[in-house]
Amino acid sequence: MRLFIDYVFAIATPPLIICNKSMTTFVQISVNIPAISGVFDYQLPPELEGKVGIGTLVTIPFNNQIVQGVILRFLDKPSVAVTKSVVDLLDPLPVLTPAQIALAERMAEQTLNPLAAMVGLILPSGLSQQADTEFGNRDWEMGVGESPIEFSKIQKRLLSLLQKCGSLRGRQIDRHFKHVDWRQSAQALVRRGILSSKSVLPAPKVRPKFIRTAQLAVPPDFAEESMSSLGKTEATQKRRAAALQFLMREADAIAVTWVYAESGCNLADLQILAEKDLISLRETEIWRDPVEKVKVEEAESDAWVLTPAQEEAMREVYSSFAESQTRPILLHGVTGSGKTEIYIRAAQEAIRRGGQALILVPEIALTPQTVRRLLARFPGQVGLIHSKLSQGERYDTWRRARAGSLKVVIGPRSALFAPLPKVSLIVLDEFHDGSYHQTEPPFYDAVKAAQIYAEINGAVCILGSATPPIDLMYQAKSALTHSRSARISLSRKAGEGEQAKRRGGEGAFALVELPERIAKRELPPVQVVDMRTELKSGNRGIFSRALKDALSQTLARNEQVILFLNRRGTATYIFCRDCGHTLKCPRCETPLTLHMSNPSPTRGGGRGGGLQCHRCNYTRQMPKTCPECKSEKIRAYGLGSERVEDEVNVLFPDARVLRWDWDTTRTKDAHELILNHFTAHRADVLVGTQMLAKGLDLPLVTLVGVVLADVGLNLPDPFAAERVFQTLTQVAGRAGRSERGGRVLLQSFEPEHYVVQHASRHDYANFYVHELEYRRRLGYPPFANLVRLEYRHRDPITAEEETRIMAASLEELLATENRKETTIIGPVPCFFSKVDGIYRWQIIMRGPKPESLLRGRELRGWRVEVGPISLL
DNA sequence: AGCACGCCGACT
DNA sequence: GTCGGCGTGCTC
Repeated sequence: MRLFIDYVFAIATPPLIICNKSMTTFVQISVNIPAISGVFDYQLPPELEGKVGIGTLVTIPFNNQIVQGVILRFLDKPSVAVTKSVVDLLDPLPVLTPAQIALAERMAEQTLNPLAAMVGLILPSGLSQQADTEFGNRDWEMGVGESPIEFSKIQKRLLSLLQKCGSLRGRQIDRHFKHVDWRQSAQALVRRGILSSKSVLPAPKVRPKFIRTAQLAVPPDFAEESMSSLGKTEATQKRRAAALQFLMREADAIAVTWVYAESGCNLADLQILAEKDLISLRETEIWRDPVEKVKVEEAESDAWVLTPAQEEAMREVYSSFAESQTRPILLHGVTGSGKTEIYIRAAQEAIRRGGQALILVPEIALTPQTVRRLLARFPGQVGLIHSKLSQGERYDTWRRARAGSLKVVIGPRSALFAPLPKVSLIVLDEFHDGSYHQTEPPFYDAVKAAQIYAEINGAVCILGSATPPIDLMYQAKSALTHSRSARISLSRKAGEGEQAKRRGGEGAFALVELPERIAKRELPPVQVVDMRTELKSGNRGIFSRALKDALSQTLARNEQVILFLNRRGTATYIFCRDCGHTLKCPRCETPLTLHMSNPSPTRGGGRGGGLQCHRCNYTRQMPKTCPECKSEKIRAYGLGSERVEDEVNVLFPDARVLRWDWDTTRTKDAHELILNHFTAHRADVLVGTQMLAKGLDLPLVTLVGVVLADVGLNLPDPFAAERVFQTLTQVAGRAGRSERGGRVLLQSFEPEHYVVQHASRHDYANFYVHELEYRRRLGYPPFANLVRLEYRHRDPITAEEETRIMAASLEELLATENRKETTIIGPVPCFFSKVDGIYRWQIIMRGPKPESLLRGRELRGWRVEVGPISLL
């Protein structure tokens, strides 16, 4: 019956056909629901005609809900016969620039993410809101217990929650139901008429901030005349006179809170004065500016003398500005070679040309010196973005960028999306850093995105690092060897050149080297300590005798020490304490990992001590003796920074030790606190992990000890060696940054390993050669491109099965398309195969263009990462 | 993401 | 014979 009525209704009211003779305007909209791929066409109601443009944020009906959307373009003709109408405008100004829309589109294409997800990345949080469902109790009379109908556990919890709190939005209920799928239970209750549900769209959380100001509105002598007749009682007269006198002394509009504080008056008094037209009260918009809180040091002189290498770099930068379409500049400069000065001068040039500069840094580098230097050189023109900003500060920084009142924006990878009207320069400092990759969906790489964005804007792009990623260096070097012919072909056959560029700019880099430190400072000498001989001579501690000696000498001289440990989660690997041999998979050269309980249900789990290859699923038992030297001292190894801290405390009870890692920096401002503490020399030893390797300038540090250089080297990941080399090189660069000089001790169980060897000589060039050869041999980037597909499921069998099905279907597709160059690696359990009770399986696709196989394919439930930086 | 439609197993 | 599981597909 119900169905029949609906049917009749549908017939009786046919869809409204919009006749187009009144020139209805149609727009293409990206719907602000991250999972939605594709775009949708709407019509513009007459009242919004002329008020909306490209990039404006609107509300639209979508299905049976109201959601946000961004207008991408105007259309002559919608792609569907029936269009719904835009509801409202949320911000009179565009929230996306045309360049940002182009960026979102190209990123969506490149990363295989939905366009809406990319737009969601660019929209400022706070302004961007997703639709939600609000649930309410329909039947207040009936208690949960006395209900005649059976309820499930979840439903009972849900009902009592709603009874207690009234109506709640889905997002709020989520907080009460951690890891519980309550939505289906709620839906069932809605169907039974027990709960009500309606779709709601929260209003933007952020608003411009206004403060009330007061200003004298008459000449001071006139105010003086009126002074006597301001109030009836003596007290009011006195307050109002004081307020007026204060305002007579101040020429500009003053925040009323100041007037209150100075005169003891209140808003009512000021309103009386305003009524008498003696003063004017106004609402003034203010910017919440995080930069105000940063203490800026004395501005350095612009007249720094550049080294010849820096001069050469600047010549490349200037000539890039002169060209209309430029190649990104790969700035390879050792630590302390003065890269920041290049960034600053490039930014000055960008500003001189009427544009703005985006300067991206790894998050951690936002605390100290680099930022202060930039703030000092561009006073009042810098916008700062970091994770500790309040939503209001973030929003205001975003709006100042949009208004063009900021010339330089500094921040982490997300700062790339600051809506600057004319981006002329994009700098990525330490661009090898992993923080430029977003490692959760939507996956994207800010290094890649920056290149695309620079191309869109015709901006100069500088990628700076002491340890550039192998694949980009390879592209830059091949561009160097082919640059002559490339330029000729570019000018002769512009069409083809353009196509080559579009494909991702292969080889299109300008390489600039800064091989020496400024001020003639040498890179610190690095001593490699063989920990195997330490063990043989009976030292089972974590510090070698050499490091202990160096520590006590340095502490005796009242200088500072950094102890670094590249500890990564479950960084266990199997190696022999006698010969240093590491157990590796016979099929793919990746190190084996110890698993107490094997997560794979198809393998014989249970008997503890199984070794597994996370690449090909090869398994074997833990051997009793070393296969290489038959020693019995073959062990799994793991070590944490807490141990290091304890050990220092035991050995040097008088030394003041600080630990800096993710555990000790949970709280707000912890980074800054610990750093300030250390730079003020209120601690002698700083023990820390990765973050020590990021661009810090600690002049009093004369000794850097790497407790175990091998950690992370033996992870089952083709990028492991590169990551360790980068980290070791960066850490070594922390020593000897002042006239006091410095030294580095590198403890290792594999001192002959090429990573340890090259890092100990600060030898990027030979590491590059070696690593490139390794990549060539095993077919990893830059000689192939990768896509990582991950499937997660609570049930281990489902996770495995789903992954097998996908792998099989991809194999089949490869066979039918006869793509012999592309291979599928897996399915295998991920390195972290079970996290939070969820099982993870993955497939790696490897080939010239593996992502093309997935384009347009339904990937529901899959986490797809194009160009992963780690296969763990 | 929601939500509807649609096709197979456990109940009145 | 129906209720309800969640697989598949659509939203301008």
